[in-house]
Amino acid sequence: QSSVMEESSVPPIDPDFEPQSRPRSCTWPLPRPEISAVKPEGPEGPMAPSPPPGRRPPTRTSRRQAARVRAREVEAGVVAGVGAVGATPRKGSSRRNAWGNQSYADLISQAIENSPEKRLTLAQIYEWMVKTVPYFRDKGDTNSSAGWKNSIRHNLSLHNKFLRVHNESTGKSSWWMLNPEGGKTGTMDNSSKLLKSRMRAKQTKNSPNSSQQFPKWGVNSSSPSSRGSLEEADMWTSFRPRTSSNASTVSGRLSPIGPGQEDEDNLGEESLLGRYAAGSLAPTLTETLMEELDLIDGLTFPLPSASTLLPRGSGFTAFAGNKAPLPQCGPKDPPAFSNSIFNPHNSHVPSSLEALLTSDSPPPSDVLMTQVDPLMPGPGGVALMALGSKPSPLLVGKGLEPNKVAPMALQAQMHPPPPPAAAPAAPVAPAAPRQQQHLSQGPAERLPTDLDIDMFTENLDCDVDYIINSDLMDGDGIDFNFDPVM
DNA sequence: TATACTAAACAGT
DNA sequence: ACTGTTTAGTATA
Repeated sequence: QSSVMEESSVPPIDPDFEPQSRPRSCTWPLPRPEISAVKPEGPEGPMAPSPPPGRRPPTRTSRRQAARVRAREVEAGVVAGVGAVGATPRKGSSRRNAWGNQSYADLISQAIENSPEKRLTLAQIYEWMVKTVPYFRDKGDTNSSAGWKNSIRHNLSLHNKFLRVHNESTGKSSWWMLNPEGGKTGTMDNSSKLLKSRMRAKQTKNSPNSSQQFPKWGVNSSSPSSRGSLEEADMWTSFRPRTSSNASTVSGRLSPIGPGQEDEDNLGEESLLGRYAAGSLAPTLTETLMEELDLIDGLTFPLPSASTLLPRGSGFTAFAGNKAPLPQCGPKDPPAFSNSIFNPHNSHVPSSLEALLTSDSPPPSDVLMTQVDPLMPGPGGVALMALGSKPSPLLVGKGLEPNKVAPMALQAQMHPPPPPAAAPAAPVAPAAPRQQQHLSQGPAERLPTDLDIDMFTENLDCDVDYIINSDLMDGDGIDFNFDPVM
């Protein structure tokens, strides 16, 4: 049950609150003067459920229009004199909607912001509406709620500002969060839609199943609600690229949709979005990487959510506020993403990471950083090199706790050459019995992520050896600079 | 024209 | 039945 709401002990909303004017740093429960001055109009408010007989009645317009008119009338009558002051009276001084000037999106945002964890399930949002917004108070029952609930769902899906995060702990509906990036344009542009649908197509292909494939990325487990600090484990996200912002959009392919996604989409999007790194990899390698990418997709997300959950002040939000493409855009946006992380010019990153790492929500960071590596720019070879050397210092330098922070990839990197004994030639987990990904259960592709990376480095070793033994011996001035991390 | 509300078709759980 | 995603018609600023 939506315990979140109860615990939030957030006072009911001010029907007149004005989201638009709300400073980013402000917390939702804005001071609300007179709350119920707005008497919820009768059940037959603006949204009066007019007789909905047929499916798509010839003229639904008239109906709706009528309702809308009624709404305005009601508003005028009921609200007049009250909320007028509320906030940004759109135009006249009457409310735009029966409940005030807020749009559904505003209300939803407010609901989410108000929640302790900055995330709510659909049902919780409904609940919040009914509890908080006078107008909906008496519209909680199934009969009278169909309309506005439909609108809520519609808004959640439509706006970029809302992110859907898979919620495995409850096994129920997804979490809805606010897009740290703000959702810029608000609604999806064409490209976003395209990606989105593509992702959906993908999503339906492989059931996003698999519990705890991602060892908890504890989202600031201060949450009193549902997930204690224990169940966060099975949390993974499925982002939809609703951002329509430049890079984000493109990159925006957020939805990891769980393990074992097809690469098809990746490739497709790639061509669609334009080239990037992987394109230069050898076919086979590309495929492998692409699968990794899919996993990464799922892993990169936590960041944004973490940022959302972190105190506004924490440097982390810099990510959101900053132009830097959000992690959520992640996977599909390796270049940009990588840059935002490693680019020395991006002053936000270090502090952000620091903030993140020192916060309660570590997992995201490790995942983020390590997993991203393979996506590093450039030709496969270079990228691999990077994987083997560069990132490590960074990670280690940050004082990450292997056990806690880097369950997967990081570990793989920190214990590079798994004892031969432990790592047979076959794709068998090298050591720690970590949760393994159920990639596309395909016989050939069920490689655990970490293992993949292990193998990656192994392969790398081989290559190096080979190079040293052959090419290098030819003395052509090849310059290898490996960081002495190991 | 951009936003927003409403309705509804559909698909997946 | 509930969730989510889309499409479409309409209204309003």
